[in-house]
Amino acid sequence: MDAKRSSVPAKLLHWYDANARILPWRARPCEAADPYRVWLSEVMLQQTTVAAVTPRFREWTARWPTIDALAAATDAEIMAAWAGLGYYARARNLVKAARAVAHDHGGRFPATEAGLRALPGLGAYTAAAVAAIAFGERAVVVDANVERVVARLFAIDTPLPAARPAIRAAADTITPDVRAGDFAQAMMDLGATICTPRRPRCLLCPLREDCRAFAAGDPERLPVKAAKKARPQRHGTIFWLERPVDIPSPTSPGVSARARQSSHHPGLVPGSTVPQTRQPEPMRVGGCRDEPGMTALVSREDQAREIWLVRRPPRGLLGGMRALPTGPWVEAAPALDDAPADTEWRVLPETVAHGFTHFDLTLALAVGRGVPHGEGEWWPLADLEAAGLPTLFAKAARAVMESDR
DNA sequence: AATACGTGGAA
DNA sequence: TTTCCAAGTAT
Repeated sequence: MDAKRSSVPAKLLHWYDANARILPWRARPCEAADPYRVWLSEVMLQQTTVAAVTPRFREWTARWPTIDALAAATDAEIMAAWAGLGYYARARNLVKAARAVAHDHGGRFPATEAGLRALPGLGAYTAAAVAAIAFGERAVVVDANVERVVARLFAIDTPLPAARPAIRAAADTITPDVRAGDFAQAMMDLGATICTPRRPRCLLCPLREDCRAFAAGDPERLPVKAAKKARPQRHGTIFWLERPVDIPSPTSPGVSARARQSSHHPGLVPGSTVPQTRQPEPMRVGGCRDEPGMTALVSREDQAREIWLVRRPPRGLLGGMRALPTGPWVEAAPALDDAPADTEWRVLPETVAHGFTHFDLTLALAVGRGVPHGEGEWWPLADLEAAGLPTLFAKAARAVMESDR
């Protein structure tokens, strides 16, 4: 190891001492880190930006300040509190890990990388990060920031993900025995603020002289990534089922499509393939119009309204989350398959588009009143915010309420 | 090894 | 508008 390279951690830690970001989950200098907060922040930050996590972390720790408090919460509370953050397996694993720590480890997190790695939701990165940041263990912490910094520093131009072993080995060579947590966070701060994916600020970089990609003149080229696949388009139907209570209802008859399970319909593209009567006049209700938020769309007349919510299956897409009922999400045009009630469905002219990681979804909105079959719960429309719907369904709810006025 | 798994902000 | 990407994990 030449002298230049061995000085990388010292230079980086020196830079970090002057430039560390102030973040709510970070301990102050010379203050012990709280493993619960470190773990929670690391899980929230998986594939999620600091900007998105910051307010959610504050709310979460105000509500559940300790691992024991979190372990005592119900699944429904925790899943709802995670709503909007995405990658809901994180919340499902969070519950399991919290209860494992509370019940099997006496309320203390395992203090080693290997012990942490055994908890649900802690993979190679998170276990190393918590071990280093919360417990000071020397661990090789490699996230996307570190991958980028190291790929540039060592000019590793093998495409990801094949480059991972080489990157990890290189990261190992610069990881110090002391201040392991600071070093990990310094690498991530450097990646987030200086060694950025595009237009890296090399002139501000404390490692500029050590960086082979900078020397070669094109740091932005690294790391090389494999090409991405196109995302297929899928279609589906969201069912907005209201309880048949005594409130003024639209007089128009709506679309005479009767839903049956496993039946086949020609498709529901509004205004085209479904035999429709004239588009029904939207029901008009009061309420202020200057606020786009969901709550503002709920008028006094809406106070009595309730909609039917279900819970998604415990695994898979949006697994375990409260949701609006939907039919299957398929390549074909939407239909009324799997409707939650046998009633007349009025298909709105609006659709909801939503992009997932691996496919794009366009959803038709079917509105009806009736008696549901299957599991679910009636939820007061005025309190829909508290249901903790994933963004897709929050969008759909907003679209229905805006269409209805 | 490759794929499933969310979302919102920046360029 | 579209594309890229963010403190990844599980299978």
